Amino acid sequence: MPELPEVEVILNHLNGHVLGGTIETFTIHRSDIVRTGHDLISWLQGSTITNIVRKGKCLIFTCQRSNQALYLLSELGMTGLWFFHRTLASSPQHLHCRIGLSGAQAAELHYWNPRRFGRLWLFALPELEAFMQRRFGSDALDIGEQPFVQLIQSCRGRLKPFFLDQHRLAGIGNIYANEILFRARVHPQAHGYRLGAPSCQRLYRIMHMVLREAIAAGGSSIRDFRAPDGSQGHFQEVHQVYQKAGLPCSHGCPTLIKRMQSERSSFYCSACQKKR
DNA sequence: CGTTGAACCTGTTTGC
DNA sequence: TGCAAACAGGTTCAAC
Repeated sequence: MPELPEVEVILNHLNGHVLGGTIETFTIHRSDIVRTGHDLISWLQGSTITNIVRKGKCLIFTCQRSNQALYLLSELGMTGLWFFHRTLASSPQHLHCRIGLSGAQAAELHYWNPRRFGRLWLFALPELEAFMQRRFGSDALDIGEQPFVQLIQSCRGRLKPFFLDQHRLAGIGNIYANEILFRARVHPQAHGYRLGAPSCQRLYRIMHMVLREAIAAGGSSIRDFRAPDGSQGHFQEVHQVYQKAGLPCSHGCPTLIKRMQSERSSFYCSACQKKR
């Protein structure tokens, strides 16, 4: 679910409402929602959230107490969200964690996740760094044009799986991979190493444009994405291919958008998107 | 190395 | 109407 733009939208809300707050209580309603660091929960209570960052689709809270810090990492998976009030969640039985706060605009923060593909992790710095290094490549918004071009040209497989692989480029998921490839007019099964530098640069510019526009629109509320205050995103209103199978291609050609079952449902225009 | 499919979960939509 | 199958924003692992 939440891909880079949605997580960035969540981050913006958290920065305005929980940054600087002190964790008074940290309550887990389902113990398996915390993957590692159960023994750190008591330390966390009384610590202050001094920084929140996004890396790929993850959020990392720095929790500080005197001059020591621990890190709370949230993975949202397909259906995870953070809410400022429990009443904003559509199903109360899937509220798995509650953080009671003081000294911040929000008095509480709830982790909601029906399918539980995402988890929470509590780390000291070395474990956090090892985790990040093991799991993530460069963030899709941070990477520069030259490193991106090199990454694409070193990709021997198809571009769709490349964009979904967080180890190579972190943040893009199925919605944005489809939208970026369509707008760049590159076929999901095109091979990265066969693209010339101009195509790679175009892909880079379009990737950043799509991600920035999606963030500005509040993300894509396809199913149940909501920001922490319950507000919806609007980028789904300008999706051009995702879930548009059978509809005319929006580039103005007479072709209908196709859907390919493999590689997590690829939506594309067989006329506009070329394999090379 | 790249690709495919299954597994982990619950809820909603689709089709017979 | 009712039930079963298919499908959904993600990630990991095994097998080929």
